Amino acid sequence: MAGAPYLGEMTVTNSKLDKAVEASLEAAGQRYTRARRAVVGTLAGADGPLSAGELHARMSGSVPLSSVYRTVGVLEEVGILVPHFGVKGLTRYELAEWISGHHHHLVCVECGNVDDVGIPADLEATIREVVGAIAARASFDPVGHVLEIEGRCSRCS
Amino acid sequence: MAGAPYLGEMTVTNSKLDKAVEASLEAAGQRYTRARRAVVGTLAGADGPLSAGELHARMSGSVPLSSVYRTVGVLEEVGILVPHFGVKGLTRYELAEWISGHHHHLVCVECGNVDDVGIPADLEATIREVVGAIAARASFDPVGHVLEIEGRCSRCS
DNA sequence: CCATGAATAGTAACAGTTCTCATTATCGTT
DNA sequence: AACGATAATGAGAACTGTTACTATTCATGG
Repeated sequence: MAGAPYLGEMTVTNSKLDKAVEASLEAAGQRYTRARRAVVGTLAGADGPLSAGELHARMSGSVPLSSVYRTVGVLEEVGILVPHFGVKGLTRYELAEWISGHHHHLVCVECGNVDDVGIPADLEATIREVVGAIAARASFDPVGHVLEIEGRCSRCS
Repeated sequence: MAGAPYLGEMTVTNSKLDKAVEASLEAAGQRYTRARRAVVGTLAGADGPLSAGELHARMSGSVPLSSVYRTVGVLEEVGILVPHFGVKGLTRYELAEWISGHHHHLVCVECGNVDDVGIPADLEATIREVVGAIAARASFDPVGHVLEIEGRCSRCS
């Protein structure tokens, strides 16, 4: 779980990840199969969102591409994965925040890579306040927020 | 310009929009043609980012789809448009912030619509502080930020 | 008004994603 | 443990948003 650094707010530990996922799938009448375990495990070991193609590659082709697509689809429906739409129409997935912990993204404008970053509770509280204030003005009922920081990563600057 | 409500920070007024765009194109040795005027005008009148297909439709097919793609491409290169990557691999474009003013997005999780929202300077300053603090911890050199508020819009709640 | 080069329109090619369906694996029952 | 019912998989075809190509049209400078 390289997910979010700086956190004490990790919601589900790695050893319990399987249990949590299995429970979610079971609640939806779905099975926790080999392909699904592989996808979840790969995402748990990643340090940012991955696309279907990237997942396929990281699993060295052990799960066919079409199955990866189907798998991320059901995992998303069940609430285990969350899609993240990136450059050039690439859809990347990552573990939902109730599993991986709430975090934000550092998007490198040079190399396009996306890294997760967890932030301290006080900064997070500030963001939540701002989001609430904005939403209230727009008669918008907020359920979440995404903060992406664009810039140059340490490798590119 | 339905772009960003609540702002006093509008950078370029509607009447001067053409001048600004023309100058940018000229500086890059590009012409401000009919198709390009149509795309800029349509985006200026929109209340959120539009995809190539949506632009094509809003201009009632007066500009062929392939031309829309080419046009948004050059307008992006010249710095007039900014891409916004959304659901299902759709790339939507909107006027760059130096033209439309800095703003954020209200993303409706029900209908998928994206609306622009401008925010007061004090809230914006708060966000910038938070972004700076996060980036500093991650040795990341920030050049911008995107805050998306997810929730239910007034029509869907 | 003509010549030169840019911009366009239409079509073909592409890549990521979704769909289809025959095959295989899984679970509950006997 | 074997069976039957049902879900999940694998391989490829099909679909959709996007890009590339090329002949034609348009705009600008001489």
